[in-house]
Amino acid sequence: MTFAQCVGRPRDKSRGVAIEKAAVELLREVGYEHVTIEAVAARAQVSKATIYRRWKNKAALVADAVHHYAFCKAPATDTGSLRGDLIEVISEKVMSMKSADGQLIAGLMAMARTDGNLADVLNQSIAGYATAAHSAIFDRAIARGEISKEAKRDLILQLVPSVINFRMFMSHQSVNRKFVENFVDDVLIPVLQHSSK
Amino acid sequence: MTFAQCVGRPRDKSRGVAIEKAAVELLREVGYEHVTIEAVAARAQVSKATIYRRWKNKAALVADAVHHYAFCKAPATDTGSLRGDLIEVISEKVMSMKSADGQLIAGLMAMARTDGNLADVLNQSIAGYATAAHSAIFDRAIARGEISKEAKRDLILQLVPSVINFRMFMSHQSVNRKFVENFVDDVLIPVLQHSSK
Amino acid sequence: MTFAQCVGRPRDKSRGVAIEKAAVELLREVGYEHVTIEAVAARAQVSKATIYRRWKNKAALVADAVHHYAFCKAPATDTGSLRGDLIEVISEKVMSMKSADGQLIAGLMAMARTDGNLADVLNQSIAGYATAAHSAIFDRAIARGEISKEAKRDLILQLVPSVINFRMFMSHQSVNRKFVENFVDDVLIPVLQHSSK
Amino acid sequence: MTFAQCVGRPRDKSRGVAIEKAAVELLREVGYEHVTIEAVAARAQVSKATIYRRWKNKAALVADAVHHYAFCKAPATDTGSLRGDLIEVISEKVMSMKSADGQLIAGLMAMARTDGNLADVLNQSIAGYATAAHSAIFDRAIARGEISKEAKRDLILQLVPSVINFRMFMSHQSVNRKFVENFVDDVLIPVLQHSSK
DNA sequence: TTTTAACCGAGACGGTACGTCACGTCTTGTG
DNA sequence: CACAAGACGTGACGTACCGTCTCGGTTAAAA
Repeated sequence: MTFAQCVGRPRDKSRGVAIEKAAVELLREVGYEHVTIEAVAARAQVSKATIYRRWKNKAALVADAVHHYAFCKAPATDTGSLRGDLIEVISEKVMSMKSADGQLIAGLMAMARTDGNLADVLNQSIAGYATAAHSAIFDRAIARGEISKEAKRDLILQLVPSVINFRMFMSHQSVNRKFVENFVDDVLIPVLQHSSK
Repeated sequence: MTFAQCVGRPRDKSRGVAIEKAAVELLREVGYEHVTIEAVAARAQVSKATIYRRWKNKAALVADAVHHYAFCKAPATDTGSLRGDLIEVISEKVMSMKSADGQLIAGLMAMARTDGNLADVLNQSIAGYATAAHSAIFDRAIARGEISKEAKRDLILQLVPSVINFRMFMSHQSVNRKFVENFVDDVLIPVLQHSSK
Repeated sequence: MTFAQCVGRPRDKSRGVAIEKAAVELLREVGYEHVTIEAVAARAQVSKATIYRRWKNKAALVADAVHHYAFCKAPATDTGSLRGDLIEVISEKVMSMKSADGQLIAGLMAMARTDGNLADVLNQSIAGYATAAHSAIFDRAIARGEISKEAKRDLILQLVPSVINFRMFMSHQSVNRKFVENFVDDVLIPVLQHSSK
Repeated sequence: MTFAQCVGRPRDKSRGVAIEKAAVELLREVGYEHVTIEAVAARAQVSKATIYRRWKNKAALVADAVHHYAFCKAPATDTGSLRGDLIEVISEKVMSMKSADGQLIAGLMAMARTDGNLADVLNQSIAGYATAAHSAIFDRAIARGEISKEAKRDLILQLVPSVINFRMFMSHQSVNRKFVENFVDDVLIPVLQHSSK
């Protein structure tokens, strides 16, 4: 990631921030493939040398930039049932991926395959978000007696992004309300109930 | 895909084959991003013009090249149980993805995000393979009475590549025997049984 | 110099000419050190790649450009005496070096030290010019009986540029009419007469 | 040359020496064009700022560095004749220029064209050396009666470096014993004798 | 048999972006 | 203040591919 540095003039923190900001903006606007170091430099009002002094190449820059880009979302509201809550939170996530950030996210996904670092960063980010978003849902479901404490929550945290991601970016099939409902009814609920026994 | 052509000297079929062969080889060796048309031309002993006469760009070429690259595998042998068969067929697939073709596949995955055409081709290829590979397994399971005819087979055909793909290429977590067994026990079997009622 | 080329699309001669023309113009305007390949490309309306396809680097380009840049000057008029003719032709040359081309020539001189190729080219150019310019003068001097046929002409052809060059560009002493006259009287004439015996 | 400085901590003299030493070494090793301030700083174990505090730029530094680099050579031994002495002293000079210092000297020559200051320094240095080297020779020649007191010594002091320099660095012709002998016989001796009358 | 239109190789061409280098200036902390 | 270290904006470098465009020569179907 960012290179080491000990003595001498310290790096201007603001440059790094400006660079990453510019990188994320461009990522959103034109997609990873069309992000240019020169464009990043121009937008951040920074010289190319300053970028290359800190990052080995474009991939490394974007990886870091994304790391500081938070995928924060508010947790879903209570719909009264596990089924409803799951449908709600998944639909919401799908919506956000279809939104303006779609291009950004698709670009990052593409990159993640090549760049292990970015993949890790991205994964942690996604996992963190998912855990937070689903945590309250499962707690409520346990309180309601829909599932037991033994239910394998983390299994769901893996299934959801896997399927959404594959369907959206790989098989390019539509991810509509109907699909989400079927996915919850036919996969998530059975899996949770099975591990609740 | 390949462009039209009317009168005059017909195209030399062998060129197209050589080009696609070279493209696939390079894809395997250096990954999609580092495949260059110039390298393909050089390896196929063909001029760049000949390539551009047939394909619009790199993506189109690779998409076609991959189309002719078969992901054929022999169906799994009978282990005596649905669980065993599933574990067997999934493990086998994981193995092949970890092998020399891993780089190739990763490249294609990356590409699929950008190139809708390739995504379709790839998806059909995967789906076709999966259907063929799992078909016999499900038939045997029904014969044994492990699942009913109503069991949602296609659900499994979506879950398997989704999870394998995400875990291998996105979250970069290991996909070992233990994981496959848990996946079958905690997800696939429950889903199949749930839809068998 | 220019690289070889056999089959394939032939190089567009006009490009080479335009490039060399632009190079010489810039050489004149800003001096060798400030000539930029990018500027040459822009002025010649040519891509950088086209320049680098033909020349290894800036030095090689300028060397060639200069080669095709003729230092042609009309021979001096007859003043009636060897002394007068020599003073005339040398003064004229000095004038031209002090003129707008001074920057160009100084730049080339500087370059010649580093670039053997350019030095040769430059030297031939200078020698050729000098030979042509002095030839008629010596013939007339022989006709007048001022020197014999045995007089070592080529000695003079070496002395003149050596001294002019050194004085102008190395010791930065003024090269005025008085100096030229003294040089002719105290060096050139004695040398010619000595070898005329 | 070196910038002014009034109050505060006095400059560390040793730095300046180390810098000039490093500059001269590099000049010798890689030639003027490839000397970089950064390399000088590194070799002198000094920061770039320290160099720029003392010199305006590379040219100024090298000019100063060279100033402190003495071109001292012992005067030639007595061969018994003006001709022999001249050949001897010129040959010796040529030898030294062909030696390891050739690169250094060529670099300086190149620089002199651009940098008037250096040219002056260099010229004085050369002139001083030449005067010293030739002084004894002329005195002996006068004592022998080969030339008169009126002989224009300074003319020779100009001719020698002019011709040597031009031939070595401009026309890249060999400067061997034969050439030196011819130069002395056909130019220097005639010029001296002519002015001795 | 002769056209004739497209094929084919080689590679030039105008571009765009790359990652590197050195410049000369500026900004730290330490003595 | 001097000094070492090194970040910074600038600007040119030479390289790599892109996708397009000539060339000269070939090849098979249509005239």
